[in-house]
Amino acid sequence: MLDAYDLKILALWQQRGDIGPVEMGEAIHLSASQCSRRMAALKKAGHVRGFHAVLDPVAVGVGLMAYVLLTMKSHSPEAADAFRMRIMGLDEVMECHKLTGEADLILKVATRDLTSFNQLLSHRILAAPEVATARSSIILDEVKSTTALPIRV
Amino acid sequence: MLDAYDLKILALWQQRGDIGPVEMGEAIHLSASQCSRRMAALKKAGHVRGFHAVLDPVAVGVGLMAYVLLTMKSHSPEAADAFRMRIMGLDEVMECHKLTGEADLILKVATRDLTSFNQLLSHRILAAPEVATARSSIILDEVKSTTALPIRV
DNA sequence: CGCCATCACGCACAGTTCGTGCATGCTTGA
DNA sequence: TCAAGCATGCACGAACTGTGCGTGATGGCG
Repeated sequence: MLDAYDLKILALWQQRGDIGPVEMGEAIHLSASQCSRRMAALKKAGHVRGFHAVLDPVAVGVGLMAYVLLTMKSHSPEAADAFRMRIMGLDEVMECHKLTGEADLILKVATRDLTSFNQLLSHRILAAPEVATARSSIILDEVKSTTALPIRV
Repeated sequence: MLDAYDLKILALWQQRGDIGPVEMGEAIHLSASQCSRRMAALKKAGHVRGFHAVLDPVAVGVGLMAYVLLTMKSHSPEAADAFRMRIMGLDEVMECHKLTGEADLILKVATRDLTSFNQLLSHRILAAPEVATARSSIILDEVKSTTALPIRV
């Protein structure tokens, strides 16, 4: 069971994934050695999936991001697995979630430009035998973007 | 201009935001001191927006995530700014993007359960004077989820 | 009520990492 | 051909990290 210190560590780690036990200790008023133990335990318990650098898209040549809503031809587990494998092999697809409602899946994709977005959509996504329809929306502006889950501490 | 070493660092940092110069040097075949310099330079240049721990939602009491598509009553900059401020103050809203197409905005939200999702939707989002309509889809399954942008190295 | 066991804590310390000064080699331009 | 600039690795000092150990608090049991 996570106590108040654990939640504080996790909350701060979501914002600052790069701090170590010394700085964490200063922030939550615990010694560095105790923070080191708790941080290791939280990792070991699987409460942290991973630590990631979040980049400026422009820096790595990403000029367009979009959402793509898909409906699928079949809802069989085999078709789902086949599509999942396909998606896992496409670096341009950052996220893929199965949804309730009209669309079956929602993808979040990142490409260099409209040309490569069109190529991804036409030759990889719509070309997949599992896909019935695709409806895409280009991201015009990022109002908010965080990986931080709400934590009550 | 980013060279091959820089791109390798960024690519690995997206996967492993927690490694230091020693480990990075082993991975990309450069000395730890040179990696330290390059990593610091990449941060200073703003190519890295931040480092974040990505948590297991269950660990912090998040049991439901959903997308919410919004249409807005007005498209004035004032209304946009007002809504942006509102969204910034809601920890449950992880992402908010302005889109082309039928919907004006797409939100990605995280809540404890359906009850608190309903409360967020009814009392915070739909209650905002800027919002015309909202259409939500619960996430049933996460097929893929990464913050890593595609990088050609 | 007292005792014992367990757990969380901070201190001390050894090992490792990190960041920087310096020397060297390579490349480019004049 | 020479000089300047840049990238590199080595050496080293400072800081960090992780672990052993002792201590105190808490809870349960007799």
